[in-house]
Amino acid sequence: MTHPDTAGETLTARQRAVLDAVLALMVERGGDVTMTAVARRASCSKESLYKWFGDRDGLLTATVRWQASKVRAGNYDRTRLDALALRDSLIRFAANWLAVISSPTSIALNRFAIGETGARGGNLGAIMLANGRFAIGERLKPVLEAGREAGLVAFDDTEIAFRTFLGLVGRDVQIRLLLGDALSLRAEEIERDAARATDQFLSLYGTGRTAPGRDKINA
Amino acid sequence: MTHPDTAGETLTARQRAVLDAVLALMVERGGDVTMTAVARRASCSKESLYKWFGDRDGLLTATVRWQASKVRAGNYDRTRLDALALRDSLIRFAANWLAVISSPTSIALNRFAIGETGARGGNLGAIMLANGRFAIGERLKPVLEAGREAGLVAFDDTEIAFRTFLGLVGRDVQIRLLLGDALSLRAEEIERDAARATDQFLSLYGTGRTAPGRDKINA
DNA sequence: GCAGAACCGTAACGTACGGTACGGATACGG
DNA sequence: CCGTATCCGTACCGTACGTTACGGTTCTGC
Repeated sequence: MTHPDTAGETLTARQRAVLDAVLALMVERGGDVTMTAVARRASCSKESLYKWFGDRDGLLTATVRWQASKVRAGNYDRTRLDALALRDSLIRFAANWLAVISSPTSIALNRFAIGETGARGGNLGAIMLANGRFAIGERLKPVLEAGREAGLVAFDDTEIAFRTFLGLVGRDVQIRLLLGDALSLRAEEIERDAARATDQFLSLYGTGRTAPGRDKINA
Repeated sequence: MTHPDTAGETLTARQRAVLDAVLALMVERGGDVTMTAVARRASCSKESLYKWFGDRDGLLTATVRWQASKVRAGNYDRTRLDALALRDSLIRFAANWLAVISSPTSIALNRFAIGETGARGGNLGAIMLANGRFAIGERLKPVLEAGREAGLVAFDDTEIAFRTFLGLVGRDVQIRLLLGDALSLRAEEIERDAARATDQFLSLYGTGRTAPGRDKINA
């Protein structure tokens, strides 16, 4: 039984602090998030947790929503779209996304949602998808389509082109991190991977002068 | 405390049947795998479970190893490597891998390993990585390198080329399935995606006549 | 046929945790 | 200063599950 409205955006500062405590516990102690531990960590009583969030499921759902509301980055503007601006937008998007999915918070939250999806028919996975994978699609696809209208890239299906870009950027990073691989992405590696993936994407879908030389897509 | 040796390959038929029961439970009931449920499903006593596998962790580890030992598919031969044979090997590899990662057993097992990686410092994730991601790397990379020696593809770093191929094939499929997205991959879609990803890869890394036309990489 | 081992089914135990109840403390309106 | 509301800390309850123990049954070697 989920609490009626608490998962939305009307959260007091105290409640937001509680959700941050849940996130911290997820990161440092894994899925071992018990109500007692949350109460102790947030210095609040269990009674308050139940009053504010209904039950454990409501607390976790609110936590996922809370984190999702914090990640919303700005849109990528589509004005002055020449080849360089498109490439820059794609690189910035890719670097930002790589930074997000390799952050400890994202890893812990995805692990939690996946484990809960397996254990019960929970909706945490759907929330993660809606605020992660699908939300970024709605933000990037307009950029791709603007690029197509400007004659810089060519594709029939925006969704397919977007998924190809996601694959080139993410590769096997996420699954390896989720399974505990010590794959450390430093800022400079993220920047390099973002540029490589973008140039590979433009090599596949770009028209004429947007496609980079072969040397830029290898390493 | 893990049992000394039971996780290896010296398993009786009875024990293998028990592990298959665990797999079946994981698939149909998610991570809700309790010792009582396993005992009932496998028609054995809990005492036997503890004698054979030590404790719950040993049982789960043995299950992961058991499934891994069943997935080993044949190698892709590197003889008679012309452009068509290389493309065919890559497509067959990609289709097989897509079929594996979208199978209910793989999804359930990865969910379980990821959840356990989050909850404790368990080694299930490492086992999955060693038998999944890294094992297929060791099987496909020789094919890529043979293609390079035959002058069909060009790259500096085999690992980077391999990861690019993985990204083009898998895209966001695995994370979406793990999070519960109802992304159904029928055999014909798998075949089409495998061909598309292979042609995209050859377009990026191929030399001369191996690179397909633009129309083959779009949709 | 028999002793002993292996095993099944089930009962029992201890613990961990979700959820609830309650006493005491603090803040606030009147 | 008093009544009320909110909240903290903690004790408590019921249940689920990992683990152990035990009686009864089947299998195996001699």
